[in-house]
Amino acid sequence: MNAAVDTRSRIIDRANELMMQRGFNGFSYRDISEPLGVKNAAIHYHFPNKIDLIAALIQDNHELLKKSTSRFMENGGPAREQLEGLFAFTAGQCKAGRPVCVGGALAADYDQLPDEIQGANQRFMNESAKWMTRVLELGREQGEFSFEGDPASKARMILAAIQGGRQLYRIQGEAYLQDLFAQIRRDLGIKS
Amino acid sequence: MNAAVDTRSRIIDRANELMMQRGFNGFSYRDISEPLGVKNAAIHYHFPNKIDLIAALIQDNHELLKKSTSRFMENGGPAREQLEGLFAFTAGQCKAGRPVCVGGALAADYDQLPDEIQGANQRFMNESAKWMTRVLELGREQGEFSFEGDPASKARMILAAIQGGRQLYRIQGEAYLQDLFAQIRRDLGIKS
DNA sequence: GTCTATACGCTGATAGAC
DNA sequence: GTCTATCAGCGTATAGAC
Repeated sequence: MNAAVDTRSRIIDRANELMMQRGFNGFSYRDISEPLGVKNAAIHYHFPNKIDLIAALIQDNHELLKKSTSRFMENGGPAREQLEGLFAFTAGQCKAGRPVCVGGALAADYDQLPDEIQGANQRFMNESAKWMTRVLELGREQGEFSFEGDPASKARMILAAIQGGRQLYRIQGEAYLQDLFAQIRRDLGIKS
Repeated sequence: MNAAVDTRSRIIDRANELMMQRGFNGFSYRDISEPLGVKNAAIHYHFPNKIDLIAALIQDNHELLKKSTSRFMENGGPAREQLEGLFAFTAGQCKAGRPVCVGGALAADYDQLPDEIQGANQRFMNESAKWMTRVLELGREQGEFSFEGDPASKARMILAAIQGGRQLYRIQGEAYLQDLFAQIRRDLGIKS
């Protein structure tokens, strides 16, 4: 069973990477099985079809997000630190060859996907927005951030920019991303 | 020859639509030929392979952008009006079933594409950024906009947000997009 | 310019042995 | 759990008739 669990998670990892690099239609079972040294059938054993694989992958991402934000949600650390954490995470993902996030990678194929996946994706987005909103509220209360308008609205704006930034990273490169982060800081009244 | 020109441009139009909806790997020749009432071979006649088709499509987009911004570049109309024009254009594209722009649609497949296409795409992006920067500079000079930092940096931020917004439109819907525009206005010190 | 006919690799998927 | 063997279907692309 140990070997199986390992294979399963390695499949998800590789699929995750491919998904973010190329999108739903941009990779095949071969792209997963070959580098892992297993056969296509092994993938089908763990995930009957491609949709199942993607669903598991989203679930995985969702849990990662939950885990990495729960500490803050509970303890309420410094907002600035949280924001920088998101920037670092994003830059790290890009450099690791994951220039788009799950939502972005799925966006192009969104209406071809079954309802369950659309729903999971939506929940993922909503939770991200909720988290970001909370960070902004806290930052404002603590006097770390200053900005115009509703925190929720501002949160969506920042997430959209990061979403776009991740996409443009591949075309424009690392400097573009850092410049984007700098501008977000400036828009939040952070002196750097 | 008239019929040919017509078929050619109809192919580009349809391909453009599909490209933005589903990305490079998300559509096939059949998706183009069938609704147009022609055969796959007709497409191959006008564009020897898929890359040629995409190249033509980017060229087309590039020229559309040039045409729609040149008036402003020359005459220098009100910046606010230009910004609203971009918002309206974006919303219109989304509603017409084109939730992502060429660059975004290509982003997922970017490093699989030949250099010529990567280059064309890059030029497209750069020209957009140049235009947006010009709008912001003018708006600031005219006292219509107020914001922190370098206009070029702010321009990239706004374009990234719109890029992300177009992508998220499909998941979040029209209201999300309008909310994003409102926040951009707010960040530019526009009272509405 | 557009068609018919055809090639052929790759894709996701299944059945059954081990 | 993972393998081998095999499948039908779709994908892009080409050749040659009209």
